[in-house]
Amino acid sequence: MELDQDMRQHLALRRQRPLVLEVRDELERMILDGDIAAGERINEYALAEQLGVSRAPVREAARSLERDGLVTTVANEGVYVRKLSMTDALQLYDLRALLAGHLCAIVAQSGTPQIKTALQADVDLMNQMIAQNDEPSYFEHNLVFHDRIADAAADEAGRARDLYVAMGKEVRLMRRRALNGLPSLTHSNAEHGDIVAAILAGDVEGARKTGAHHHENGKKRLLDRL
Amino acid sequence: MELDQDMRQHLALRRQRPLVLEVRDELERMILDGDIAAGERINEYALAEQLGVSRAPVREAARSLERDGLVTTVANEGVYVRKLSMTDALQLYDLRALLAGHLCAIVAQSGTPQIKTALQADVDLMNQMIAQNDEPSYFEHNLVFHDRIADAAADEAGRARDLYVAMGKEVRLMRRRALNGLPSLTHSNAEHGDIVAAILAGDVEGARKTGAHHHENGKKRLLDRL
DNA sequence: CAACAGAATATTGTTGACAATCTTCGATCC
DNA sequence: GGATCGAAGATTGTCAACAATATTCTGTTG
Repeated sequence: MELDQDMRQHLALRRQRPLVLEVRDELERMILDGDIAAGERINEYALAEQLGVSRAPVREAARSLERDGLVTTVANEGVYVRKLSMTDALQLYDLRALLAGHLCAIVAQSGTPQIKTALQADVDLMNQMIAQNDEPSYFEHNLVFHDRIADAAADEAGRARDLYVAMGKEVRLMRRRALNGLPSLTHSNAEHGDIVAAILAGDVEGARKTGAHHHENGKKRLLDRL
Repeated sequence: MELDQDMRQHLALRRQRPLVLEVRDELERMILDGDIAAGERINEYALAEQLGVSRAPVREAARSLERDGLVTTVANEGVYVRKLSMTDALQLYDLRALLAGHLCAIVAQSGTPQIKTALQADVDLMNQMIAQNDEPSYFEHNLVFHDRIADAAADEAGRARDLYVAMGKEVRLMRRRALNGLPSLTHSNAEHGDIVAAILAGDVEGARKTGAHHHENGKKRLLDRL
């Protein structure tokens, strides 16, 4: 009998996790946390030693991360933590904005009432956080908000969601702390409000537009810093 | 398993290239050509033997292809040629159409005159091919046309171009021959004409719209076949 | 001192072997 | 006959050693 692939994967979760997945997660964390600087070479042997595994899982993990754009490989030389050029970064923001608009449009078209009320609640909550001058909480809940939209669209655009999330990690390679400041937060959450308003109204193209526009702020901040 | 002599020679001549890249290309070809059916499991040992290499490069190649969506891996069980569900396929068409629109918009905004005349020439040439009832040539040049647009946008959206191309391969996993027929070709090339017209006019949003619309035909054909 | 060649070292590329896990298949029991 | 269990085989997971290549060091030469 032939099992469905999804079923196979589900069953696999019970089994012990292969080392390559552990290594992949840890290496990804190291890169995103900046433990290894952008442009720096990753020493297979040293990393394997550090993690207490052999080089084979390390190499496979690197191969996996390569497709996510987190590392680049040079033959006979090694794998490097990817160093985003300015143009790469700007293009990344554009593309991610495009995907975000797509996701917002989908939620506007077929989001459940539960999702919609949750999104409105998110915006309200973030407004409270701004009023209380609680920037860390805002920053954190901002991620929750965007994840909620992405997850809500996952049924109809799973691949787009995955790409959106992966590119969120890629953006972090820039490793430039964006200290927003309160006025910026207010502006940001106003845009969140616009997105939610369009979604609640079922305004597909409006949601696409506001969703994309909101994500272009990162690009603007980057350009301002030039 | 016996290895083809040409294949051995091919691998030997290109030894400066890491084996994983050779294996990756060959495995990708096998999948796209349907040598290995969708949903089928890939036997690491057998494939390694067939290619005259050890299993490590094969495993790395599979890990690489995994991120492209061509294979899926189940722990302790193996890697399978990805089998696209109908919903996956439909979503893929949507997302690829979105990217195509993005690329067309970029060319409309900043394509060089050389590119624009070349695109117009492509459409004219394809019209001739239709008139001559030469469907194979049309099919081939159709790819040239779309590649030209994608490449023209690569400077400003390299990542988007790469994704567009990769998803083109993913779509082929459906492995359903779309026998177009002449009327369909005429219609298809009329849409090409619309895209080029918008690009020549510098109509960014028009190019986005016609570019995306053209790519939704694959989705329509898929739905018609249900 | 700079430039260069070549040895020494470090690192990646590849392999074959062994361990862990899954699948198959037959024996046993009800 | 069908279900269950376990041994045997097949396949993946991991490792350590070796080969190929790149990098660094060092001494020599001009």
